[in-house]
Amino acid sequence: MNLDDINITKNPTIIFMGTPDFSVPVLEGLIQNYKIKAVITQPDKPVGRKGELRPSPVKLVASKNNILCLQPIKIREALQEINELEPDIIITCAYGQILPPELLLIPRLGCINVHASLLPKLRGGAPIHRAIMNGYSKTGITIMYMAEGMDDGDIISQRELEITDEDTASTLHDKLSVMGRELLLETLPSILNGTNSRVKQNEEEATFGFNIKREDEKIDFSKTKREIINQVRGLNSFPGAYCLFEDNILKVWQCRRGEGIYENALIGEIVALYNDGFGVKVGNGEVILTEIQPAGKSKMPAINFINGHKDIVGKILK
RNA sequence: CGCGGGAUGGAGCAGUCUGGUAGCUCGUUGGGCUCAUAACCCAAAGGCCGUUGGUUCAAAUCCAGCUCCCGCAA
Repeated sequence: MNLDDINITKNPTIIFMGTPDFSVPVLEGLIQNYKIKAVITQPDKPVGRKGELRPSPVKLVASKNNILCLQPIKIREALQEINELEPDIIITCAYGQILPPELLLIPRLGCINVHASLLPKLRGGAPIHRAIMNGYSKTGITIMYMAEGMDDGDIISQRELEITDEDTASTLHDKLSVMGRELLLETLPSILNGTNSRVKQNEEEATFGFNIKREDEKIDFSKTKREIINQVRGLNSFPGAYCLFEDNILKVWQCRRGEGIYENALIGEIVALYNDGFGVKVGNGEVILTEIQPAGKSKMPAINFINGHKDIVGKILK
């Protein structure tokens, strides 16, 4: 793709909607190749213990590039303003609000979305985390038209990405974010000149990857090694999986499979020490926790925790 | 003023209630043992106990203020 091709399709009026870090590479890719009329992102929100207002990552990029930035609390409040901008196309990527039907009708070329899964798999707000937590061996990026339902619009293009055993939600996030940018930039010209493909989703194959809830972060040690390991890496580096150690939260950031059986041990019992962590009895054997974080403390290698806590063998994690 | 935990050699912790020699498990350095080692043995270095002030003959420890880190909640 080069600049000549882009000019052939005129200079479209583009509005970008997105919020978190995932959206940033996509937006930056667009900025480098197109003129962005406006950016819409979620309002600044209080963050952390001090409740300081913090702008979204997308807003920071918009500011840096002197692009008009709207932050309606409810997207409906901005409908008229969006209409007056007369967008040819609206491109969304992890915006964080459902778009009302009226908005979908505004742009001449429609609203398209960059979604971090191979739709119709993993519709919803946490497709990256869920892909790993569900134990998938691959996921990907889908460029699609937005419809009224949750991520159920027609598919324009897709690209697969293999999930390795070393991947965490964090590494997968970064890979998919870049892939989203690439696939969008490759697909966009065909959308702008009307030559793109458009395939309906197979509803029967649809699955969902809903936002992570607190209960999704709690480790159930009666599950299998693989399930627990997938949960831990699927929630790393945010928000993290946790369990309870002596009634206090103990976050588990990294773990690996153990070979022990420990038939007589209780579920969640700390059964052994290793030179990189400690083994915990789980449903079908042993998982070795290697990086943890006690409540009130920073992340630490499990071996450090062991140094300061003698006699943990035999204690129960819940 | 949302709730709570924490700050002690490089790391993780104990000691604080009941003021009075700075301790544990590691790591580091040197030496030993060993075919060898992440194992074992011996030895050493390394701390004004977050900061400021107060009480006291004496403060890591009691009192007050401040700074920073973190878990939860939003």
